[in-house]
Formats: sequence, C-alpha cells, structure tokens
Amino acid sequence: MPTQSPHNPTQNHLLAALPASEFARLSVHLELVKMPLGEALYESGGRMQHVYFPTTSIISLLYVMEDGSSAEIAVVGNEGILGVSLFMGGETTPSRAVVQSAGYGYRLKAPLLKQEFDRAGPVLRLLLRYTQALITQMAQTAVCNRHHSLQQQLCRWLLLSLDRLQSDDLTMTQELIANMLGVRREGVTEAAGNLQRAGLIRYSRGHITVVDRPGLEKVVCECYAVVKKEFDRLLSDIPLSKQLKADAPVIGPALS
Amino acid sequence: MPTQSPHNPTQNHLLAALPASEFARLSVHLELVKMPLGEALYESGGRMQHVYFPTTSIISLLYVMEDGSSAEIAVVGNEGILGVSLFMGGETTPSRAVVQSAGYGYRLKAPLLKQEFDRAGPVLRLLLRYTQALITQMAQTAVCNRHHSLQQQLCRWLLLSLDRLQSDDLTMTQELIANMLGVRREGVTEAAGNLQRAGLIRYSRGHITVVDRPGLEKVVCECYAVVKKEFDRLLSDIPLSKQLKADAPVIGPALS
DNA sequence: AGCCTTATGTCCGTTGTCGTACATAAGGCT
DNA sequence: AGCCTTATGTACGACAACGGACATAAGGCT
Repeated sequence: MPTQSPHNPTQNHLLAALPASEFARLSVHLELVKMPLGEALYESGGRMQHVYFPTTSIISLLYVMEDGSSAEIAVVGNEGILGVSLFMGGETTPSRAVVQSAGYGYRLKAPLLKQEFDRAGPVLRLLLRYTQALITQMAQTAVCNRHHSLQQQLCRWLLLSLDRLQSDDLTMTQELIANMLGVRREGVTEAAGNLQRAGLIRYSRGHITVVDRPGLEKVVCECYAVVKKEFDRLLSDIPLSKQLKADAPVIGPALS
Repeated sequence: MPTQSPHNPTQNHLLAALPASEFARLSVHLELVKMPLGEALYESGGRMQHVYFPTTSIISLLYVMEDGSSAEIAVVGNEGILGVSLFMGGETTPSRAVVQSAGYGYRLKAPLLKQEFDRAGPVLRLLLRYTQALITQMAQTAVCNRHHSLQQQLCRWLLLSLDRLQSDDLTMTQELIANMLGVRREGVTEAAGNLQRAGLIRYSRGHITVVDRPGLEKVVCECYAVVKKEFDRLLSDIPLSKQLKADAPVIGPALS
C-alpha cells in the first residue's frame, strides 16, 4: 500500500461522496490550493472563476455593510463547497468569502463544474442537497442573531467551526471572531472569559482550545443542533463506502 | 378577446416566465387554492405534498423556537415558489410556512414538480435562480437582524411585502408583524408610530397603508435594496414577453 | 345604546450590547 | 534584556429592546 500525500480530495466530504466514475472525471481537474488566514476567495459581486472544496480550511461567508461592519452568514468547511451561486445560475453573490481558518482545499474551474452540473446526474443532486443544508445554516443564523445572546452565539460558532476541523484547537483571535459574529471584540472577550472560567474552553493569544465539548453543547442554543442535524440528514446517508477508498484519516460521517 | 377569470397562473412571475411549452405541460396540473390569513402550508419537518406558486398572497417562512418565539427567515409572494426543499432534495425543512397576507395561489403536486425538475431544462434553471435569490434574502435577514434597528427592519419588511402585492395596503396587525419579526408587539407599535408621525404610513386596527413609499425607501436600511436588486438581477431578464400573453394585469418585471 | 373583544398606546425598571477609553500582558524582535 | 507590537482585560455611561402591567380606543355584536 503506497503512502499518499497528506492532501487528498476525499478529505472533502462532497468529493468523497461522489460515485467513482464522477469522481474520476473531476479529480483530474482538481487543483490543490493553500488558503492563508484572511484571504478573500470571492469579493461581493465579483465574478467567480472557481468553486472550492475545502479540506483542512474553513471559509466564512460574510456580508460587509456600507459602514464597514460585517456579519457572518454561513461557514463552509470540508463538508461542503464554496461557490454555490455558480451552479445556481447567479454567477455572483452579494457576500464575501474569507478564509477563517487557514488550510488547504481543492478548486475546480467554473466551466468544468457547470459542465458537470449540466449532466444532471449525481453531482447535481449532491450539490443541491448540500445547498439546502447551507440554506438551513443561513436561516438559523438569522434566527440566532435575532434571539440569542452573544455567548450562545459564540458557542454555536465554536462548535460549527470544530465540526469542520480535525482538532479541538482553533487559531483565531477574539478580534477576528468578533468580526465574524458582527459584534465588538470586547463582547467576545467577556463571553470567552465566561466560558473559560466555566472550564469549557482555554485560550491565549490567538488560540482557542475546546476542553469540554459536551459542556459547550449544554450551553449552546438550539440553533447549533438544528443546523448539525440538517447537515447530517441531508449529507450523511451518502455512501461513506466512498470515504474508505482514501488512505486519508476519515472523520466520521458528514460532520463531527 | 375573451375576459379571463380574475385568477391566472401567470400572475405568478415564475410561471409567467416559463417557455410556452413548459407552461402548457404544467398548467394542466395547477390547482387554484385560497390561502386564508394564518394558515400553515407546511409544518417544520413535515412532508411536503405540494409546491405553491402564490399569486395574490404572501407566505412567510419562519422558524419557531422551542420556547415558542419565532423569527421570519424569508417571504415568498408572486415572485416565487414555496417549497424549494422539494427539488433541492431534502423534502422537508426545519421552518414553517404561514400565510402572512391572505390571497390565492396555485399548487402543484410534489411528484409532478420533481418530474419537471428532472427534465433538467428551463424549469430547473429558473427554479434554481429563484432559489439563489431566496438565499440572498435569508442572508440579508441574518445581517439585518444583527445590525439594524427595529424600525429599519420594519421598513424593510413593509417594502418587501409591498413588492409582493398589488396594493399599498397591508391587512396586518402589529401583533402579527411582531411575530414575524420576532420582536415585541410594543416595539412594533412604537416604530410604526414613528413612521406614521413622519407621514410615511397610516394605519388603524389591522390595516397599514404606505402613503410615502419614496420616504420609506430613504429610511430603510441597505438590506432592502440588496435583496431587491438581487431578485431583479436574477429574475427580471426572464422573457417578460411571456407576461404579455396573459390578460391579467401585469405588474412590471420581477418585483415592484 | 351598551357591551365586549381586540388592537393600539404608554410607562417603568431591567438587561444586553454598544462606544469609548484605557490598562495589562504575552510573545516576537533587535 | 529590553522594546514594541498585538492580544486581551476592565470600566463606565448610553441606548435599544425586553418583560410586564395597565390604559385607551375602535369596531363588531346583541
């Protein structure tokens, strides 16, 4: 058995879920890309040249307002694809895509994806299911913004991020988190302080470690579970036989 | 020229935008339905039997939380279709669909829509474009909930509703609006009072009339324009030649 | 006309987040 | 070691929305 590169397209769950024939057709064109923290993959209204399949990175979809303040709309990690508007037919969106957690991913040229989509086969069905999960995430973000406290939102955000990574450790300053959530940095400091005092997380200068995940899940609002359940429901009954074909460490079905 | 019934499927912009052949195929199966205020078309997690094409009604997608409070996620009127999760592949969603403004619409049995969708023709493309517009609306709802005042949100809500109706008059109590926005009724009373004192709207016991639309558009936050632009962009370059085939009063391209 | 339901108006103390300003501390760099 | 940048901590007044309680008013009903 040959040892593989540390990078493998099947680290992305959508790619891993493709039937062998579709995967073979696409994989030739997949291009590994490094995604440094803070890089903007799409600008608001900008023409998209590629779609991205994150493997070890997390991408944040956020809307930046006229006055410069921002709010996160959804996150995309190794469970999904960045650039759904390409196959939805709109080509662009009013939101921005920024690397929230540095890592890697694969990208595919826009025309190739569209071609694949137009075959109206399993790829289309898979991408649409993912898109529906994404819709749920956005909807729940709206609900959470309306009704829940900063601390609850922080918990949701931490858990959603963890689910899209391999470790319990996030490289992320409070300032950045505040930007994502669309709140003040001081607010994050306070909420994070509470969580640390409660023994749920530990952090220092740009590193947050979740030490008590079950504890966090008790504090978080229902929004987290709604989103997670929906991702699992929509994407986990995908043949995970597929994931076995890779030597890459498999991290359970769909999320978590 | 024969006079037509007051109801016509082409009052719905999506149906109106279909190529003649597709429209002909579908129209046979369209069933006119009355939609009384407050009726729930879908329950959270419930199996959907139909998709709905509102003509004179407005449907509110909302999420109801464990504690009973709720928040609106998006609205669907004569510009769209209710039940996107049917063709997105998920069958259900965690949200509820409630008639926000009484009226009529057409419905189509779920299997028929799926059949049409599977043809991977213009119907699919149209529905996906609409879905992207819907996604934008949800995203902007999240942003608006995060950053804007109750009064701005009320303005956005009023304008979005107006765009989906034929008149400047909404039949809607402040209590109901509060439920949609996920705020207290008192808050709506105050905000609406401000708007009335400013001469932008007039209301009394369940009726709200917008008397100064341009004025409202000056007060509303940017979220409204973002959503409207995106709907126009995604859905207005649709052949509006199509709308001419109906005797029904045509209400301009896409929205407004 | 009078009643009664329902819609709207007002008040008040509380809470969460904001805006601003500044203090401390951790770690990289010379 | 000492410096300097950057991350985090803290404090205080302002304000919007909340929760609850109650007052008024409009319109349907008998």
